[in-house]
Amino acid sequence: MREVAALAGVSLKTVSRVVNREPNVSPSVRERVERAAAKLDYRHNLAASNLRKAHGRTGSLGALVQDISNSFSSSVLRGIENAARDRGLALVAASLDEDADREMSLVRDLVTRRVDGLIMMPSSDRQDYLASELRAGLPMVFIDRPPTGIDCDYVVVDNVRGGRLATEHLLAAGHRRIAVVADDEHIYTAAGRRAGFAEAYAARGLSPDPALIVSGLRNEAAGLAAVDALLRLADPPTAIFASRNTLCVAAVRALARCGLQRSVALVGFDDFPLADVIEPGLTVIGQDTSRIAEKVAELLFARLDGSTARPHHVILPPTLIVRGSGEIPPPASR
Amino acid sequence: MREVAALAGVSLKTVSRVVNREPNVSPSVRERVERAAAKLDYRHNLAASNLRKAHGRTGSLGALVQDISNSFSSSVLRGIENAARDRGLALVAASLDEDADREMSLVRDLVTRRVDGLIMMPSSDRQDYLASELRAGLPMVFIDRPPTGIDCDYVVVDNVRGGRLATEHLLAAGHRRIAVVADDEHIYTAAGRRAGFAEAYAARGLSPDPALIVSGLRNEAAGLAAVDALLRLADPPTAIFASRNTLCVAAVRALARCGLQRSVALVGFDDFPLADVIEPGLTVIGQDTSRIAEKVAELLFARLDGSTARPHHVILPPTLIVRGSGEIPPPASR
DNA sequence: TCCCCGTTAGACAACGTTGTCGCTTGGTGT
DNA sequence: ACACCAAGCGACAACGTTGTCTAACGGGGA
Repeated sequence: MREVAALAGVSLKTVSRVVNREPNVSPSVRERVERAAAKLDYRHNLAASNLRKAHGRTGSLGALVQDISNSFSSSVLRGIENAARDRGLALVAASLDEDADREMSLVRDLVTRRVDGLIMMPSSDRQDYLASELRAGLPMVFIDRPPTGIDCDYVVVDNVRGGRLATEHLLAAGHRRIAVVADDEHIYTAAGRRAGFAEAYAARGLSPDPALIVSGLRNEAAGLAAVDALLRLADPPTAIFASRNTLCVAAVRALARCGLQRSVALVGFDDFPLADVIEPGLTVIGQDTSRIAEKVAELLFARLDGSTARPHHVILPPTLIVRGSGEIPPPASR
Repeated sequence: MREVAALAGVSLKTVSRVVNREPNVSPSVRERVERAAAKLDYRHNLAASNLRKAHGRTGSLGALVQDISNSFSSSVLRGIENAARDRGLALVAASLDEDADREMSLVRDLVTRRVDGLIMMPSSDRQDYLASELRAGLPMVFIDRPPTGIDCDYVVVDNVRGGRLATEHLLAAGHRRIAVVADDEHIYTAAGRRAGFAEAYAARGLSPDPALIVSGLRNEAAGLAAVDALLRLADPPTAIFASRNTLCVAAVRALARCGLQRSVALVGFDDFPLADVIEPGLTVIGQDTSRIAEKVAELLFARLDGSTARPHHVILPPTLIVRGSGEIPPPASR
């Protein structure tokens, strides 16, 4: 900037005025400065600019999702990107992979980078460590799982209701031996979906067979093994509720491997691309990712605009998407 | 920092020393400073720090992909994230959506933010506008499509070979009426794949029916309509080569809608999750996204470390992944 | 006792900007 | 001819840090 000023024969401040399109610069000076800037390949430095003026605002948002390459994460991320773009905010994105340490170190890094707001699908059990940032006024919205240990905005889906919806759907079709394949029970979403499953049984005065409930499945491979084992039981399940997208894929694979994809009913949680083209089409409990992203952006932007209202807790309803796999009847009624 | 210094009864510089773990600070002073920092919720400001010391380095990378929510984009992005994390670099990510204006404005923004390096799947026809950044030493690696108008590092897949591979596979099975559904011909990848298609025909001394070649398909809906129309021809294709992942999905949907998924062969370009579980399994030309990301990171990091070697052009071989849909024979030979 | 030296800490300027204020210029009204 | 005013531009300090240089201190050797 100093060099541009020298070349244009003006002061630093005048270059700044031109760069920021401030008024009170004569057209001739403006043009001289612009020519000098072009000749010298001058590029405005946003970091320095923000340091001086925006009282520390950087025009960037931190977004911590479970896994950028997972379709749920990346859909939500994309929705947030769209909203952020309308506001001229850049997105610093990273994956957490259910790793609490990674969450803490990434948050620390983002805070140090002075992101204007934080969006996170948490991995850790408690987020007390964020209390000071919250007090300091860092806008913060949680997705998919509510915070524990602090109170801040969040947007989640009604997992209990989703689990109940899935289970009721299968019970209504006559299934009585419904298996559940789920992630670690200490994960909020997994616990909720499982609770919904139990509720649905209870509502009919029935009780599920505990032997058919498998949790602690951290990845697709574990899910595959679990479903395989279930299908080999002496009295195997007639239906499966897969409580997360990768586990649902695992179930699809396991069923196909045994040639049972048309005999055992399957309902998944989380919709994903191609769920409608596999055969039979996958019946799932869908989460509206674009609505989630929209809500998250709405809450975050309100905070950015200075809202100090008490935290909003948005709980979106999941929907049952019927496509075929969930409508396979139990053998007895065939 | 000033407040921390005051509370600890030391100078600014000493706080800086403690924060940066510099030597020559007595344990007692160190502890006093740390306590003061904790009490005041002090957070180091990376932007200011970098402004002063790193000669402008921000410890961040810009990554512009076609669409964060697309499986190809997000897989590559995830690979780059992993590599960036090992180096302590943050990733600023955004989607281009085949929009040249958006590309230019996002690049401008990233430059202004002083990212240390730029990774991009370009949308524009020419990237001359980046010449000055390149001269200025901004490390830059292109993915998926090589740059035009400038010469810099890039990592692409051999699209011609991929197109030929797909087509040869179908020709070898006896198909002679192979349709192509493709994106705009001016897109590098689309053109290459189409050229590979033509090459395969030529190698056998055959020539394709131009009526079966449809390009300019920008999205899934367009692909769906195109495949529908192809199937309704008086003399319809016996096989389809879908030259991009969303078009392949479109083809799958269109075929399923007509109940032809087991009669018309299909080979896609780009692998994606679930391609193996649909029926019949999708035969595709696969790109190794993690290898792409690895290579990109390798090239970019070499530049970050000061390499001024002339640009590397990495062309990775695609592979044919046989799963069933591409092995459906033409009606005549059945 | 004195001097030297290593350790520890502070003063000051600088990184690339912009907010504030003040100065010069030239035109307007009387 | 004079006061007055707005437009146009520059000097200076500040944003939150850190590199450089220097000063104070205390301990050990002669």
